[in-house]
Amino acid sequence: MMDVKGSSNSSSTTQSDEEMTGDLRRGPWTVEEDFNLINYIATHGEGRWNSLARGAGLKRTGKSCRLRWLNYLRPDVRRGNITLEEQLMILELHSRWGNRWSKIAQHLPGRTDNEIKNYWRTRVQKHAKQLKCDVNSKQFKDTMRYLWMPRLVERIQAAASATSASPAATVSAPATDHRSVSNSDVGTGNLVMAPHGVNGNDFGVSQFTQSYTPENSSTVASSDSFAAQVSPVSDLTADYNNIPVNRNTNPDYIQPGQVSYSESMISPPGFFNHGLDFQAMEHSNNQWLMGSGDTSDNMWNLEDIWFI
DNA sequence: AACAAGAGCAACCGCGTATGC
DNA sequence: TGCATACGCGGTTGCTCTTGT
Repeated sequence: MMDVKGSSNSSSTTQSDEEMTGDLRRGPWTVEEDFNLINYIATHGEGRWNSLARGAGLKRTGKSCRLRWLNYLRPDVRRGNITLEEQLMILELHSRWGNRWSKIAQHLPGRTDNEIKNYWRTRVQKHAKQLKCDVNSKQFKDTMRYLWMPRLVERIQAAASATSASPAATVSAPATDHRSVSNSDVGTGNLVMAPHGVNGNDFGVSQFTQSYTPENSSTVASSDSFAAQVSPVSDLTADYNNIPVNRNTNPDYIQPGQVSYSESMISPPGFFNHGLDFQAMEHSNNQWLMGSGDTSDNMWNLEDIWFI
């Protein structure tokens, strides 16, 4: 990258990628820059980022423009807190694919790989740190699988139950969240997340059924069961939202949220004797167990501790 | 009220891959 | 086929905001 800061020494990323000599801007984008980029893309479309940057009169690299557009300016980018459903999805998909952020992001409409990556690094890794174990360790993965994810499911279901009283209410959704609970599914045991329906970049309906067990989670060795659990997309709901249903034929494709979780989470025999450092959990100022102020992190209560 | 530490997030960097000539 | 260019991904950095002292 031939930017202000330094040179490009990448063999493949040659100077053409970055070589826009002169006074390239770096750092935070200004409102004016954003405006120019949005206007230019609205007129000319995306792609050819270097020429786009020049055409828009931006003193930025094409790379920078692309990143700004994809991560911030795109109209379908969702801002705000990661919802419970999204947390669950991230945990599940990460256990399946690891740090394949963009792949994970494909299943969280409106979320960017950068956002998911940041979420993982700040929230999930924080918990691992509090547990004094590596985020990639079996110990922590099991903790996620047997404690965190079921807890998320419980909370999602609780939210769904709460909304059954007022079906129009959203589920754990920030103000900008377009998700809503379909009336027809409330009270059926399924929590159905309606499509986001943003710019046609939609993934259809996602469902949380009440049949999750750690054993059929993708974190288990034969994790292909995860993909096999994908339920068909509801055309009815698609019609309801008047948006085309994504008919992705990619074998890796998973409808967002289509992970089945059980409300009856029973730990495998001896699991809790495998060295989970619950003392450390309690010791870390109860942040891990009791949450740290952020309700999205508040997974545990005293009953859980005693249960454990 | 002032300062320090930590958390969260936007942006940058380097590299691998895809595409076009 | 080889090279140049463009794109996209994952890792990292550094700025800003929040919280604690």
